[in-house]
Amino acid sequence: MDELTPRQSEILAWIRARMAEDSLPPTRAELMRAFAFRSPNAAESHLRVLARKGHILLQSGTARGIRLCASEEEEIGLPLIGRVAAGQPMLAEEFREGQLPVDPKLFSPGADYLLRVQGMSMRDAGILDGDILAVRHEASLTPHDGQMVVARVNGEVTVKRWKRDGNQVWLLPENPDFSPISVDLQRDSLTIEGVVVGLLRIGGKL
Amino acid sequence: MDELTPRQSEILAWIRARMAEDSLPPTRAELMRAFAFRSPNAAESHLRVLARKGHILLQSGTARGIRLCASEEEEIGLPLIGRVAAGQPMLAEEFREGQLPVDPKLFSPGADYLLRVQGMSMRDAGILDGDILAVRHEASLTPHDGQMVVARVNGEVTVKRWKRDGNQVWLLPENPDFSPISVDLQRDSLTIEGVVVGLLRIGGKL
DNA sequence: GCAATATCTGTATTTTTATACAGTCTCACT
DNA sequence: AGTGAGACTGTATAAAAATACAGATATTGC
Repeated sequence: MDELTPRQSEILAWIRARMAEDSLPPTRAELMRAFAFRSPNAAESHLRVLARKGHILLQSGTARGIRLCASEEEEIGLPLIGRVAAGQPMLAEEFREGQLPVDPKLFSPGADYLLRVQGMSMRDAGILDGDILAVRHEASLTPHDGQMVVARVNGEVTVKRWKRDGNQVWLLPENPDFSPISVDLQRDSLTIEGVVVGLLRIGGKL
Repeated sequence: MDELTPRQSEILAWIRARMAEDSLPPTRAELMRAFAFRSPNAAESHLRVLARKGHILLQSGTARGIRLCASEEEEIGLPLIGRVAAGQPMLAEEFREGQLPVDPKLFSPGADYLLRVQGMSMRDAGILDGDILAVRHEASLTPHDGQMVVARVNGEVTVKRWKRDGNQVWLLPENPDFSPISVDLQRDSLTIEGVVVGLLRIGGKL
């Protein structure tokens, strides 16, 4: 599975989209029209490269004989992240508890990963120990006040409600037994690992 | 969507199987080979009939331009049931809020439908107003004590924790502001509409 | 009995598609 | 400076596929 050039990725992405949309692989001519090539051979050679690099399979001599390779079709659902060690990146392979067949689009802005909740600090928001949160990771966005976030303070990952006041950020629990975490953006390191967009509870204590 | 003859069903079934297997609709010639027709026109006319009867759609002038009609493609996910009127059957069309793309097997014994929660009677079990429950409907099974059930008492649908003692059944809320419901199996009508196997919270108050 | 429909055979004829061959131009290596 | 890959243009052509036309039987419902 070799690396693709940007152009090749673009073309592969379009083929995927097309196939998802109307469940019929494109012809060379259709690819040509989509990318405004003036020659069907432009499409042909791109397909050849994608096939050589192992991203698609071409059935020779059959109309629309393009199929995505197995490894391209799979990876359905979202990764479920368990206990994350302090300072380690969130999506590192070793924290992955598994992969759940959940449609990312089920959660309205779209979810990027699932996170297993530890502890009862958000109990009064209806989030219990062992629950699974759907999290949207958006590098750019700053959370709004009142939004529930997955934050990392000095290496430690925590789920709390966000409240900001200048350089002062409060990470608020929803359980009177826990105390708010005060973060000074100038003193402490704070990373937003995502915004909570959904909750899932399966098995266990229902 | 007219009725099909046995032969037509056979052919439609084969087309479905083919498409599921290698995600590429068949050509007339392939159909011909599969059924040992000696003329491509046998395939052509069958396709015409299937199209006329509304089971497939033929895109004219395109190779392999066969697609299954929407209703032929599967009903993926589970139905989401909203406010159920007293005495009416649970899965009646008019209470359906929609269909969510949720894998029934995500919830371990398998879910049959989704139910929108109304009210806060199960708040302390982490189930809030507006949450969606995944419910397993098992006609035969009697719930175990402590299991969370969707029950119908004298026509009214409610979600509570189950506790039985002979002919006396208690439907227990998980919120001190609510009172347990006492059901006498000899006096009252009680139907189990299912056992809660999962919880989903999307959008709204997170 | 007769028309309509279902299920085919047999033969053609276009269209679509796949795909070969011959180039051009750019850019990254070495 | 030369080589090779990437990204195409332009032109052909053979194979694959759709589809029209002209029948042949058999069954079924009036």
